[in-house]
Amino acid sequence: MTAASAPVVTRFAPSPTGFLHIGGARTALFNWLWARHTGGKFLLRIEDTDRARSTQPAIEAILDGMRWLGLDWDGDEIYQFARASRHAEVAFDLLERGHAYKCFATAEELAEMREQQRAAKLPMRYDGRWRNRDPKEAPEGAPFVVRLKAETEGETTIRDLVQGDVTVRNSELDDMVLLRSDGTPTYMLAVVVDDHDMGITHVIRGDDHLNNAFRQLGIIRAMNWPEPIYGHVPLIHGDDGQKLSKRHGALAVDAYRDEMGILPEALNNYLLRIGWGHGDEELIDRDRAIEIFDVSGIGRSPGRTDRKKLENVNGHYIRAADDRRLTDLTAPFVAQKIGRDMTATDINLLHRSIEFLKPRAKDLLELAEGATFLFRTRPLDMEERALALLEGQGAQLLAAVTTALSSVEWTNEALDAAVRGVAEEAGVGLGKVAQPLRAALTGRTTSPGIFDVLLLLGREESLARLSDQLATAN
RNA sequence: GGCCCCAUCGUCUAGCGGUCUAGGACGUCGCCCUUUCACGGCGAAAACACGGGUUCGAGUCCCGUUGGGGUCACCA
Repeated sequence: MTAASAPVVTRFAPSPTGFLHIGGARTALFNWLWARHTGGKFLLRIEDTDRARSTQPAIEAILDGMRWLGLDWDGDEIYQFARASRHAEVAFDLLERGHAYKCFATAEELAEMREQQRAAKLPMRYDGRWRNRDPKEAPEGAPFVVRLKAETEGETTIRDLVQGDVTVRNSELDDMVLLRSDGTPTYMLAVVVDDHDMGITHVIRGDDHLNNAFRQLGIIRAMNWPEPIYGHVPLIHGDDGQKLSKRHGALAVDAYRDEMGILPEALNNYLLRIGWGHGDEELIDRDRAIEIFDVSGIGRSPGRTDRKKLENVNGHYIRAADDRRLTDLTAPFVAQKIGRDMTATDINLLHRSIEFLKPRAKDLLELAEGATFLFRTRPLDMEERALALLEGQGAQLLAAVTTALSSVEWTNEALDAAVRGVAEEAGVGLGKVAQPLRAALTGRTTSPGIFDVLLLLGREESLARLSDQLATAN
């Protein structure tokens, strides 16, 4: 059976040397979508063969990020390091069958070789000095690496789902290391063996791996294994046009969640739309994405991150989100802002206010910020601009509206009638009354509709806040 | 530097030879709605990098130039 007709099996294979960043998340998303679209499987493999740089916190951050984004993988995640003996087995098999050889060149020797190549402006490649040499020429017990005896003639073409046909002359490729001198496998060997053993049919990854694909194909062919279908997707670049890296700031997926208040569905939608489009569709939820996603539709030029676009998309998903869920997600942010824990009563109030708050927020932090006035203790800290609204006529109108409100039933209709009545009597527009009222009630110049605020706060608290301001005004 | 990839509004993109006086979205700027801020609605400015071909006809195909990116480890 050829790979093309077999059920699709994709994988995401991050190395736990750092946190899950949005570039990786996007690659994972593409793999996940393709598997779900085709009804295949999506596997997760942790490439932890670099023992020095791999860390447990990084592994947890990756798993956590994947779960948050809802990119569920089939079966248990696979740890590459645990398979080292299998990798070595393949290396020795290659060695036995003459597709690989032992290289006794020392690190210093190779560094010197590269130095000379650089000086002579030659391409820097391993020169094959042990390729045809008898291992017996090496000093007794000398350490060695195992190198692939790569094809030197002809060329290799990759039929890439994203990049199209890409051809490279085999003379451009050198004999890469398969097994290090300490017997551990290199990445090149490990990916190929694992992808094969895991039955991966589609290797969808960043295009920084495109060049590797040619060399990996060398191993695959030497082993006579079926070739996977490749899809090398362009990386996301920062605003400077360069490959994303630490210095580009907020990149870790958990920062989007914890520090920016982004919803996972928003991040997914946003990430999907970088480098991929489907007509004029912009808001594409998970189900729709699974329905219409196609790897071959991914563009070949790198995209850039756009904070404003993300915020816009996030705003859409916040408005669409369930109030209960939003309440739970926002509560911690509110607690942080007001400097105390949220009580059950607070949570309840927050829940009731969400529907009025959410059209005004593009992220959870804004949502929380918009809610803080509900939980501040009296007397309120007043914003300068709010204070300004309480001067002169504002103070008079506030006094009038306070009087009117104190004798009225606390319902939307009655409140509305009372406030409008004050405006009418004073011969001013509703805004003239509503603004000082808002300022006194919230300490701010912006808030949800004034009647909603009155209702949310309740009669007692509202009146108390009003008299606080009347007192200071005098 | 060698090799590879890329090139439509500021950004993400639609466009797969004629329907393009190039469409959508974000952002920007107006206007409307309006008790503030948002939301929503309407409208505007804004792009086919350049030069050659091929063709009756090119944003769409080919070549080159320029620009950008990726990659060249006993890292992944």
